[in-house]
Amino acid sequence: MTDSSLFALLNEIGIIEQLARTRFERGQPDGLRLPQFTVLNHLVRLGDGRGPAQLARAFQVGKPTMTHTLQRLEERGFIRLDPDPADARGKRVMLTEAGRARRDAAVRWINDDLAPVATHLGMAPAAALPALAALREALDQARDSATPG
Amino acid sequence: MTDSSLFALLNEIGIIEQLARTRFERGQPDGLRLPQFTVLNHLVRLGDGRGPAQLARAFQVGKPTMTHTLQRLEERGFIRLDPDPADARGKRVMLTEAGRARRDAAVRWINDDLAPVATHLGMAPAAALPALAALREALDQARDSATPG
DNA sequence: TGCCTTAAGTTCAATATTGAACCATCTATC
DNA sequence: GATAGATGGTTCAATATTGAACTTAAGGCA
Repeated sequence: MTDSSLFALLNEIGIIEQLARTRFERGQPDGLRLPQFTVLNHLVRLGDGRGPAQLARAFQVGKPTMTHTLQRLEERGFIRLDPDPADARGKRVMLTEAGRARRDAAVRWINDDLAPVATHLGMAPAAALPALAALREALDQARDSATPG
Repeated sequence: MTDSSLFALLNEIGIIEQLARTRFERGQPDGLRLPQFTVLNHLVRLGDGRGPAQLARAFQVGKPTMTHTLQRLEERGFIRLDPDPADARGKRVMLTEAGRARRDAAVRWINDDLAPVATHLGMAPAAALPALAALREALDQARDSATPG
């Protein structure tokens, strides 16, 4: 066996991610980057009030990277960083109205941009969604147990 | 409608890509990065002899980025950069035996590492593969036509 | 209380990626 | 042939990401 189908799948995923990322970033008029949008989207969908460290873990990203991304979002007025009343070390990432609006606009842009592709592909993406969700969950579970190189 | 299923799919893809990338890079004993592996894999699968600019286009990456990645691969002895006899400006990226061996080892590592996940998921990934290939192709076709922000 | 370990967040140095600018060479058209 | 425009590849400055180290504060336990 040369390639497992899982390897082939990850291959496709890597290419698609790269295509989608550059497409998204080139399309934003204000230079909103994909990590920034991803954080906004996360806050809208899962709620705000969590701290940077928790977000960093959720996105599998270093704490300094999250600090940086949050600074950019705060500069743009899309989030507030409130002190955590329960923990003097901690901060709470709060979505602002502008942040919610910017996220919604980005989602609209994505849907508009993808509309031709979506009609061309039909229901195939919806059919593939459960498999990918299962894969994502499995990889997420397996985070700690990696094969030694 | 808030999220199209295509948007949801890209969401999953982004998370999976991030998980798979860090998992791969943490697992390599010699610090081989994912872009370096991806280029090696490309050379094995599609053949060598192409130039850096062509590779940069294939990976949707800037020419300087490809120059950098190829420099790393050449330092490691995994590729050679020969002059293009047909074009004095050009170079030809040639895979070495060490490069092929390193790629094969990485593929083996991936398959080993993914084996538990693969058995857990069963045939679902294979079933999702055609849909992703179609999506990849559609995005690739649509590269030039982006929605204005 | 006092001490030790752990977690939150930032700073810092090193590396990666990008867009713009640049030189050398090829190609098309006159 | 000559010249204008396009292409291959690199250098450079700016920004992003990372791991290590550091500061501050919680939490556990004697």
